[in-house]
Amino acid sequence: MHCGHEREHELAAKRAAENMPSGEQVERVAALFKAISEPSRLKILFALRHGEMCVFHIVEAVGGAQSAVSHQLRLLKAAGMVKARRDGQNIAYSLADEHVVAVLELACTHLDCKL
Amino acid sequence: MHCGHEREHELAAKRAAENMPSGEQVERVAALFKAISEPSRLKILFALRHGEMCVFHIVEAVGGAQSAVSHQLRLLKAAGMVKARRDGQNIAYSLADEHVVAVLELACTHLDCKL
DNA sequence: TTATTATATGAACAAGTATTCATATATTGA
DNA sequence: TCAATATATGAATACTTGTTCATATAATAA
Repeated sequence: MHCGHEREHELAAKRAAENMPSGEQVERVAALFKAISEPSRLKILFALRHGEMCVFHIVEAVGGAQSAVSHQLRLLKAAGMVKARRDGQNIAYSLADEHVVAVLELACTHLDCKL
Repeated sequence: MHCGHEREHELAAKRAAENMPSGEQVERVAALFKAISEPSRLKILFALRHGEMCVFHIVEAVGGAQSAVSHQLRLLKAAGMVKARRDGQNIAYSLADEHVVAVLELACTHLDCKL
């Protein structure tokens, strides 16, 4: 017997194994969080809370090289966190939907810090 | 003039720069998401939704080597996602608080998949 | 068309991270 | 105390990822 809580833990383990999301689903969730787990990308999201911006202004708001910001925007877009819209010479980025803000706020609540 | 939406974007950029969280705060949020951005760690969290479990049963629920699971548990604990409680020979892990489940559910909603 | 501006992208390198293996610590039972 | 079991941890390796540099694409202005 591996532990004193044989019954409850084993039951939980059984339920957990049965209800474990598929590998593909787990990876999709992981990819989503990975997209928002890097400081430079997070800064971009924090910035976009204040409204749509083109790359030039994002660079201005978050600092760093244009190339780096562009790469990060590509990843954020691939992860479905931001959407892009061409506007003449510029490309305007904005948050994909309200979930993005919600998850950021939830994280800040968890950390007990105000956004 | 870098873009046709000079006024709005510049205003947004200004507000964004002014309200940008400190580097330390951004890194704390990033660290939190990083903790839950790896499939193996996510599986552990998904498993623990079904109740407290000792390491043995977590290994049973998520698969993989005991050593690997133990390392992941250490990271999850350091990130404040799970808490540990010694119980005799075993150590029982459980989710740190309700925010953990909330953020997982929010992610699944965003991805339009049921948990 | 050519020059200029805005943005994207490929390749290379550096930094970070997950896993494995071997071993250490801690608790319990004999 | 000694053996057995549960869990943790250090080191090494392999893999992933962020940034930079140079360059490419796309739109506009001249």
